[in-house]
Amino acid sequence: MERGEGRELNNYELQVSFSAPHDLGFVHFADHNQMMSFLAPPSSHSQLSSQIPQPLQVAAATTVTPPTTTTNATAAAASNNISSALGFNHNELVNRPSWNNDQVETLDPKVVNDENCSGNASEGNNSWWKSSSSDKGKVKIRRKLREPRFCFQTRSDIDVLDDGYKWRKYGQKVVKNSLHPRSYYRCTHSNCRVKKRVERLSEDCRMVITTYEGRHNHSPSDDSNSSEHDCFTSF
DNA sequence: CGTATTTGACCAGCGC
DNA sequence: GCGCTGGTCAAATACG
Repeated sequence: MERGEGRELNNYELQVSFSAPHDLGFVHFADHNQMMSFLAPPSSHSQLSSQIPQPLQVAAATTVTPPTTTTNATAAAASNNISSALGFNHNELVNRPSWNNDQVETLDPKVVNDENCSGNASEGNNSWWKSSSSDKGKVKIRRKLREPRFCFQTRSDIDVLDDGYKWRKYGQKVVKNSLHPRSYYRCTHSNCRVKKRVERLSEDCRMVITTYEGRHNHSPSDDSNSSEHDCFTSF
C-alpha cells in the first residue's frame, strides 16, 4: 500500500466542476488561489460562502504539464502547477445565470440550499450521519445538512492530487456502474472535517474524479502542524 | 512502535 | 416492507 499523498505527479489534464461527475461543466482557471479558496478556511471564503450556491455554469478545461520527474523539488513544482490549474475566476462563476442548484449539488439536489450549514464543519462535529437510531427524526433532518461540494476531474496516473492538504484514507467502495473503486479521504487536520472522494471513470481509467465536501478551517500550510494548532483561535 | 491503509461489516437513505 | 447502494466504522494489517 502507499502512504504517499499522491505527491508524485505525472502529466495530467484538469477539469473542474461544481456538479456531479455525470454532468460536469468545467471551469477555466487562471489563478489557483481562487479555486483553493473554496477549500480554504472561512476567513478566506467568507466572500465565497454566499457565492457557491449561486447559479453558475462553466465550461472550459485547463491542461497543465508538470515535470515528469518525481523528486521532491519537482513534485513541489508540479504541485504548484496543479494548484495553479485549480484557480478560477469568481466573477465568472457567480455571473453564470444558467447554473441551477441541482447542478451545484447533484449528489443531493434536494438539500442544496442547506449549505449554509457548512459552518458545521468548522464546529468540529460532523457526526450527523451517525446519530443514534433512536433519534431517526433528527437523523433525517441532519441528513439534509450537507457540506458544500464540488468536484473536478483530472487526467492523471495518480489518484490523489496534491492540493496542499493532507488526507487520510478511511474507506474504499466499489460503486455501481464503475469499474474502479471509489476511495474516501478525510482531512487529517484536527477539527477539520473536510472529505473527498476519488474515483476513476470507468470509460477512461485515466480520468480521475475528485469530489470535495466541506471547507477546510485551516490553510494548507497548517497541515504540517496538523493537530498541533487550534484553527479556531482566529474566529 | 506509531501511524496509515485495507477491507469486511454495518447502517441509513432511497426507489420500487 | 424489502432490497440495493453509498458512506462510514473499526479491526487487522502493512509500513517506516
